[in-house]
Amino acid sequence: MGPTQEDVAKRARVSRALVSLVMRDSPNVSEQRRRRVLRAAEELGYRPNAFARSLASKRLHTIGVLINDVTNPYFGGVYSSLATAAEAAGFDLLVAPGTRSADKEAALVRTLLEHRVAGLALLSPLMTTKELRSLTSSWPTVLIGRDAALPGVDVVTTDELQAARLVLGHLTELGHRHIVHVTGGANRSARDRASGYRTAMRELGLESRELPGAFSHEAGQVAAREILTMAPRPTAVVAANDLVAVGAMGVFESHGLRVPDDLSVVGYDDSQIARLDLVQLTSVCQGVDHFGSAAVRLLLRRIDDPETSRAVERIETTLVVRRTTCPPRSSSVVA
Amino acid sequence: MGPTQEDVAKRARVSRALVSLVMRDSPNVSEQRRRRVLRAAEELGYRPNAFARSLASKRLHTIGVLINDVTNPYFGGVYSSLATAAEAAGFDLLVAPGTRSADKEAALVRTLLEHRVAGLALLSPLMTTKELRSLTSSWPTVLIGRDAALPGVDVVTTDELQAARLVLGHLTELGHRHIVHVTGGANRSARDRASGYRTAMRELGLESRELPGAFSHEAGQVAAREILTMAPRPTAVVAANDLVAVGAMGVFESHGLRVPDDLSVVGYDDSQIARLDLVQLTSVCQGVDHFGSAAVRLLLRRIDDPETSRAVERIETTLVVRRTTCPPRSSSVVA
DNA sequence: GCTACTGATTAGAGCGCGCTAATCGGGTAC
DNA sequence: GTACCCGATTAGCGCGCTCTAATCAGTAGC
Repeated sequence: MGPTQEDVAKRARVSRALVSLVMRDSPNVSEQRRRRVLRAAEELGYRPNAFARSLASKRLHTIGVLINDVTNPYFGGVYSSLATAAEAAGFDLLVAPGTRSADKEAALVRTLLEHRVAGLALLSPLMTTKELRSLTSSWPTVLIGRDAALPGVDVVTTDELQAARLVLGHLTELGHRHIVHVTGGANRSARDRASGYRTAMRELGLESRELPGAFSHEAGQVAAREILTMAPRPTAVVAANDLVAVGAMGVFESHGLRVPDDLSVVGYDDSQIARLDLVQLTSVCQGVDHFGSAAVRLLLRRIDDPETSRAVERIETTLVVRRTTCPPRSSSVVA
Repeated sequence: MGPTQEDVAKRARVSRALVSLVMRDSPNVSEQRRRRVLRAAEELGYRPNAFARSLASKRLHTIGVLINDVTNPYFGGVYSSLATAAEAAGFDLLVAPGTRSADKEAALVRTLLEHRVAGLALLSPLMTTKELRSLTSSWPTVLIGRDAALPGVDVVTTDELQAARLVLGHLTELGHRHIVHVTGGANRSARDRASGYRTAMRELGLESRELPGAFSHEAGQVAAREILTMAPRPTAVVAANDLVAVGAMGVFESHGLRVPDDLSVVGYDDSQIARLDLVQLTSVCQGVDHFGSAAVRLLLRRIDDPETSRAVERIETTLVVRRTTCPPRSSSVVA
């Protein structure tokens, strides 16, 4: 099983306790001893045992992360920023790979808890708020990409209303009035996004119209066919994410409609797909890079003081305008 | 820190040892006691402490996974299959988030080893073979998506030669003769892919031609511009992956060339992007689903017997023909 | 000389659990 | 009743480490 502090101590002819002090970078160790210990450790190829360490210290250096769907690059981005922030704070990450099924999530979180993670970061969990409450009631938890009114659970999420204002501001400025939203489904994140759309439309004095969907390419296709039957046809589509947007665009084009000339399309995520030369989708950039640092900050705060009041951090978005939006065809811009 | 077996034992009025037996599903526990213990555990909300458990048992249930680039959905797919297989075998995964930089990788692997993982699964590591050797020399390790001739290190990878034969077989059958390859760069995986292309071309009696690239959209664009200057212009392009393919396609189209009519394009990964309605890229599907089970199988074998001889498992690929390949324009199919 | 004090080192008690070996209790055989 | 056995239960050590408290050496002060 590899050498232990005991072995290192023996080789360096010092006590085991001293080895422990050196490993923990204690200041009160003479330079002479420190060097002797480090050399012995080096020679033996000693590696600290993270288990024994956390067992003894009870101060864990691991944050448990639940990812709802690993194959979704959006989560990859969030995770990546989380990893950077966690590393900077001296934490490891233990990841539970989600499978897009709500019931498995509970088991995954349980596994994380068995590893006595210092805190939980849950990326867009699908489980119900009730389950969430029972699982996280006694652990520092931060929700990412999903809101939930749970006491003691911090939240980092996109500012959906601000995002919607950004999108609709852009579209109305171009002259659009008839703008539909293809939703991401019945889950909480999707509902928040739809709600942002609805509010922003109302603020603009426009009538909102939603088509139920999902965060998938297929959902975009289905919704697009629906849109084609609408009369009068909307002049702009706000899709729940890029995948949906691109799915819809495919259908539009195969029906002889040109994007953006006949129909403007906006997505969310500013994903790789949106950036493709072939696509150049106007998309909402959710500032995913800020998610990680915000989440880690909130988590550390709560680990430090579990009783601190609930914080909700809404990350501002930006709109990346590309080539799928332009003024509507037969309509001049109305001031 | 939550209740321990001690607490459960006290509540159930039995010994701590019995609680331990119940938790490990020992057969020699009376049904009566078992129920009493389980009920007490339930009431207290007891969760086993994974650290203490592995400290005591020395049999770890965790596999360490190094992912080279989390934001790449290809790795998401591999990871996902790995997760499924690991779970089926009763293992947890501890993930180290790669950052596409070779020197950080070593530190990440070290972290994994500190967690005394039972084995390592490295997804397309970028580090040199030398580093790889020194890090993995004494731990069960499986390399995924990259080959390396290291004793005691198993490998699961795409069968690049078979894949190249598949692609080139398809293209030559359509009538193509002048087929170039945009590589993924100087890393090992890319070189293996290029090597497969070269060999398969030679087998077909064709002259190979490679353009240096990277696994990115931009690299595809750069290569495409290069291709446009070639005379005679190739009739087909085999890109290192889908991203490269799509990058190239964008440039082709913006130069008035139509895919596939003027130029056939094939990618690798059969990614979400390839499947988009707007893209419909013919692509090599690398059977990523099989990676995980193969890797876990090899790893368990080696954990069981570290001295077992090195195994290299090459996963067969399939070609998903979509709409970016067709017979070359001004050339009839030659028998 | 003795005490007081400072900084370096060590002894030793756990952390929560697994596991071996010892013990217990209640049949069965005679 | 005694001897024996076998399944059920428990005592207690050790995993590799952290951390408090104790010890040790060395210096200063008087």
